[in-house]
Amino acid sequence: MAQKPSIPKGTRDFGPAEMVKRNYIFDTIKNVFKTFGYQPIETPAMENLSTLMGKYGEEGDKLLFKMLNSGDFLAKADANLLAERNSSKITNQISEKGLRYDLTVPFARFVVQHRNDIQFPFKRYQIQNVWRADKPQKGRYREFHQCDVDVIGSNSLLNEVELIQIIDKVFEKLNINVVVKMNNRKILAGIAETIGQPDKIIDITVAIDKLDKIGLDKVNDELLAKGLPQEAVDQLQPILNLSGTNTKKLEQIKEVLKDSEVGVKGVEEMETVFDWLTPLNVKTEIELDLTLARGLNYYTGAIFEVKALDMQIGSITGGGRYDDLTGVFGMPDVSGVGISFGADRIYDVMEQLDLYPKESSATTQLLFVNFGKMEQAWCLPVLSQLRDAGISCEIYPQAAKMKKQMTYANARKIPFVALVGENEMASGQITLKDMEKGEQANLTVGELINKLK
RNA sequence: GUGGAUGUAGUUCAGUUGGUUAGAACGCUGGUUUGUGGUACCAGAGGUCGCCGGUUCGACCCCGGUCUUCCACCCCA
Repeated sequence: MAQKPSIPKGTRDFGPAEMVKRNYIFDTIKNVFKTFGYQPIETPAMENLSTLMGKYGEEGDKLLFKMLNSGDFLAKADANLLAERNSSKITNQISEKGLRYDLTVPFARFVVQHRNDIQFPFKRYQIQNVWRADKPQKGRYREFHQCDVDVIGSNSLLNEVELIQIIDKVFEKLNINVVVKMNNRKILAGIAETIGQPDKIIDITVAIDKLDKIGLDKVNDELLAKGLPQEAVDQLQPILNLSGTNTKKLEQIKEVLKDSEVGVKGVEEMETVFDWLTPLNVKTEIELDLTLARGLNYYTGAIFEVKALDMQIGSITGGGRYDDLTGVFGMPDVSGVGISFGADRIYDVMEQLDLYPKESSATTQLLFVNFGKMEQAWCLPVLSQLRDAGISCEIYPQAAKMKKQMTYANARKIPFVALVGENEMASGQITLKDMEKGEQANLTVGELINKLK
């Protein structure tokens, strides 16, 4: 019995029409990366779980796709743990590999492993797919592509500025209206410190991250529920109510955080970034958003998030600075900063907003109708000549009915069809039909090449 | 992971208070036109009504489970 074919939840096939659009996105992003001097690398789809685990927080660990060990994996597992049926405890005994969750952690691993071959600061880009065992929704897939750019081995804030320029350039080219939201983990740490709750930084950031979604009252409720004392929540209020320009906000927050060393450092970093950015004529709106937190555990400085202005979807790009990601792999004190463009969400935005440039999705410019063996033999050398001239062309592989061949050309959106039968072979003049206009002309091979080139 | 919805031809959707042959449009195939597509006309193919089980004389319809897709939460690209 034939089974109905299907693919796993949250994964997708891409047909030719989709690939044309996806490649357009990848190429655009890649070209921008190159103009800023970044170099490509690739890493394996699977990593050792020890590389991946613990880097993304508790939530992240749960979302890792883990691969069963090869062979008789149960034989090596602890019998008592098996009897307990405790999945989380047994996991590391039966699985030691997993699919990568992002490109940043594998990159850190790559840097440590190849440190002797790398010229620092190392600017690399990496465009590959990643996997998350998330529950799929619109704009959320289990397999998706990230386009990462990172600089590692430099703590200059110029890198942050450069990343913003890259964001600006990419979305300008893709014609998507976006806002870049920025914050700094040091400011968040300073806030937690200032209100006397440095240990609660995670709870605080997670709660205030929801400010624009659930409102001030509910954020306060959540903070209290997480065990923050009322007075700490009260102290937080002026921070949550900040408004005005980025400069204004920074001035105010600087005053509030003046007793916190990290806090002041964070504010100064942001001031520098905005300062350097000012003369650069970046068109994208940059907004200091003190409620931006981002979950990934490894961020320590600036954090970025890019939202599309004309469509409701999660962030389409995100990233930040990580001061010690390589430290866990035995290479301390190497700071990096990077961002990741979410190609699949960018695709969704462009699809919904119909932002693709009007370019022909045809892969073939010219189709030769196949009239039979003789005509076919006559055409093949012509096809070779055309291809040498850089014209993409094909001949219908069998002498099917003319209608069928024309229908094929039409469906493939092939703009020109060449007809070569008895008359054409005798005269050496090929009948060329313009499929859009419906006009026909008789041309020599030379004329044909000139017309289509 | 929690909660809610969804699933009928290739596609978008009708439909049946549970009753025998399940419909439309578009698409597809063939013909009108064996050297001319996108228009028109004619004909035709295509569905075990997501899957498994239960209730029933009888289930596409009711019930349970399961999977898919979608929505909210969570988190994030």
